[in-house]
Amino acid sequence: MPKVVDGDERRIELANAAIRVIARSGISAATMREVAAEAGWTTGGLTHYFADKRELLQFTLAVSLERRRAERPRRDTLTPAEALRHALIGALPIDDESRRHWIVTVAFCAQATGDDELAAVQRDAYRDFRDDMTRHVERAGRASSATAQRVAERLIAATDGVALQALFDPESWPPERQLAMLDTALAVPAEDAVPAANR
Amino acid sequence: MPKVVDGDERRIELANAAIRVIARSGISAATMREVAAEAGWTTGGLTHYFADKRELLQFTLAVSLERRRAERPRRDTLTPAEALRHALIGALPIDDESRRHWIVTVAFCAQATGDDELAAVQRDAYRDFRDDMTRHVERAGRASSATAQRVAERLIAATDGVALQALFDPESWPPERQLAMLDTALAVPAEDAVPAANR
Amino acid sequence: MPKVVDGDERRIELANAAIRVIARSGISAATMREVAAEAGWTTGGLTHYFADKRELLQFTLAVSLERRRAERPRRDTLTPAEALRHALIGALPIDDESRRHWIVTVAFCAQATGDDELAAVQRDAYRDFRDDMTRHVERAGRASSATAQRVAERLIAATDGVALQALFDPESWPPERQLAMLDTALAVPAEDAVPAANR
Amino acid sequence: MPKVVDGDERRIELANAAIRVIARSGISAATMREVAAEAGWTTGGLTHYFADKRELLQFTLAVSLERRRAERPRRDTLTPAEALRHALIGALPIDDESRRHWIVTVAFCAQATGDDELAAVQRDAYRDFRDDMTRHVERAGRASSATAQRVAERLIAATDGVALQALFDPESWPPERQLAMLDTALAVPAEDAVPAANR
DNA sequence: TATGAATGAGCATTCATTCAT
DNA sequence: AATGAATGAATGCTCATTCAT
Repeated sequence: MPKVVDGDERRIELANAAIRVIARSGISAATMREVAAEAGWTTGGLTHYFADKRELLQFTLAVSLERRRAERPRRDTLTPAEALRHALIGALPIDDESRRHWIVTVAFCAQATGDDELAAVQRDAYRDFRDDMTRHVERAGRASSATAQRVAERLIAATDGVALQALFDPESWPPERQLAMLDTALAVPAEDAVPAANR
Repeated sequence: MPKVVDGDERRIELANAAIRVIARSGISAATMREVAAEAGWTTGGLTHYFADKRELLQFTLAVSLERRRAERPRRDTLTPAEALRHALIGALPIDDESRRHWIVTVAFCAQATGDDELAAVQRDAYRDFRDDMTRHVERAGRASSATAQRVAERLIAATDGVALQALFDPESWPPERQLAMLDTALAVPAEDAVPAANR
Repeated sequence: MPKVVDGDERRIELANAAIRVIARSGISAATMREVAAEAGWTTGGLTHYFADKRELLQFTLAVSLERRRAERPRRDTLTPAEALRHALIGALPIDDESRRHWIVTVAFCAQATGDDELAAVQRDAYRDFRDDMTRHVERAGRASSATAQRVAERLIAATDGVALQALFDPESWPPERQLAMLDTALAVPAEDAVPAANR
Repeated sequence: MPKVVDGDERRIELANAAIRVIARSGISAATMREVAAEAGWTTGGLTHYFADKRELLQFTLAVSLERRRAERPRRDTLTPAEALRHALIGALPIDDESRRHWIVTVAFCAQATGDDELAAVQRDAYRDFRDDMTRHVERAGRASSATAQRVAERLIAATDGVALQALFDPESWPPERQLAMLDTALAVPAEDAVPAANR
């Protein structure tokens, strides 16, 4: 009997190694050699789990995105308003884990230029995230179902915009400031409530 | 930031070729060969103007950033409110030029992971942009000098956040929607805004 | 030449898989993986029957040659002239089986360049074939024992020469043309042939 | 001014290196590294002249075939009968050069299994050779134009068949024996002259 | 100044082989 | 006996870089 290996587990293990390399040195440093070494493997070993580099990168992106999605159930026990805020906080680079996620996201966003398949995966993940946020907005009673998506998009924009600034200039954007900005965005009365004159 | 002086013209020409290549096929496709070919040159020719590839990329980033800065004087003839809005519009990927700028910006943001010098250039450019926006916010009377920077950051976040979503999902974000979101952000009254009558 | 004994059956099974792969895609495609897959095995399994790839190839050549030899007993019931003709026909690529044999033979002839052991096996097989043909020539009364080998070599040349042309240009050499050429070669009276009346 | 290099000359130089490697160690040994080393080059240098390995091999085959064709003009000054014999001698592995050509030919014949383009080139070269031989047969008055091709094919077969045996068993086939066999083949009266009863 | 030939390190990938199970 | 995971040395190829011209 050969050693029984859980293929998916190894794939995830390797994808995590790739994520660490990308977060540390950029996606151009994520060579097969480097990823294998990071995982404590030899190059040839990767081919058991990934046909080629593109497959490794694609799976790595999928793992990175899935890890974000996995946070969602944790919001089930929160109040709608708390859940909304928690979901937005998850999109801010306020700790190593979320910071790494953002670096990886930007890396793949850059990589997607000229790789339609990668771009499609990212677009779908964005839409899924947007729809989830829309749900939270609705549940929190911040907007009617008619305008919930627009409100969600506005909150995503406020959050992603802060995240991007924090990526460019981490020193200026300690976690507290990011959270403060998030709360400012949440403090803005829901669109539906804004007087018609101001729209 | 590079100054356009005699002799630098060739460097700018090459940097523009690099920008086109990056926007078209990603930064990994921006090889010396490809950039030289895009510019109608031979590889060897590059070495007269750039010591190595890093220098080419660094200069390319500088040119890309400078091109944005060059738009600022055009705002001098506008009213403060118009100037503010124009500055923010400039940060939205609503046409080929600004779209290309965003792709290049994200590409360099990814490249900056593991390249501190590149990261520093981007951070400084961000701060310069933020300060310029702060000035516009102040002039437009949207905030006191004490809170202007925070308001500027909020507007930048709203804009960059929309831009990022538009990059991930261009189909969902035609120019009109982006502009609508920008105007929504501008419609939100700043906490300590100067009364509308004074605007 | 391998003897088919119990336990060798697996080796022959694998060699036949190798023959199919070589005939289909060339000897460079005959990797351990590919041969194992063709036989419905796993790579590791090969090592129980072949120490390494060279051994597999060497055995494959032996099997290929042995399969030709195995046709000889079928000629025992024929008249000497028929047996001679049958032996020569066996060397023409006129059906899938013989065509495959030629492709494999040429593949190993190419492989033998730089592999003396392989070359020796092929040389011995050639000599064995030549001697068998010489016997047929003698029995058919086409030459005295003194000149039989030379006649056999001439007939082998005529046949192999047609076979090679048929390999280069199958369209120009349908089975009928090959057989016609063979019969032309057989129609040439040997210098010292026994009179036709005695055949 | 860069060093002016005759591209075709270099390509031929490299193809000759490839021919030497193939003749010495087989086509599987004709790696880019090995061919480059044989030519006294580095690997990267090959890419200036050949897009990839297939192009190198294809060009190498073309050079090998062309070298044979280049011998034809030398037959212009010979009598038709001498020219015919000379053309056939050219197809026998009686010296290092022609021996090398045969090894390379067989190598490419093996390589052509699974490479239709290579196979097509070889088929065309064969047809060209056959047509040239047909012309020689006609001029030598050995057959009417109606049967010349068949006679040429018979002579090619006799020659190639000897060549193949000489490749399998060089010791048994010194140049003298090969030439003797060729003359035996030429001694056979032309097909047109063979009595109808023997056909 | 400008060329493009030439270099050689590095890349993704393939492969024969080994070995714990 | 048989598996297939794992190895690491090739391989074809790309690339930044150098340099004679």
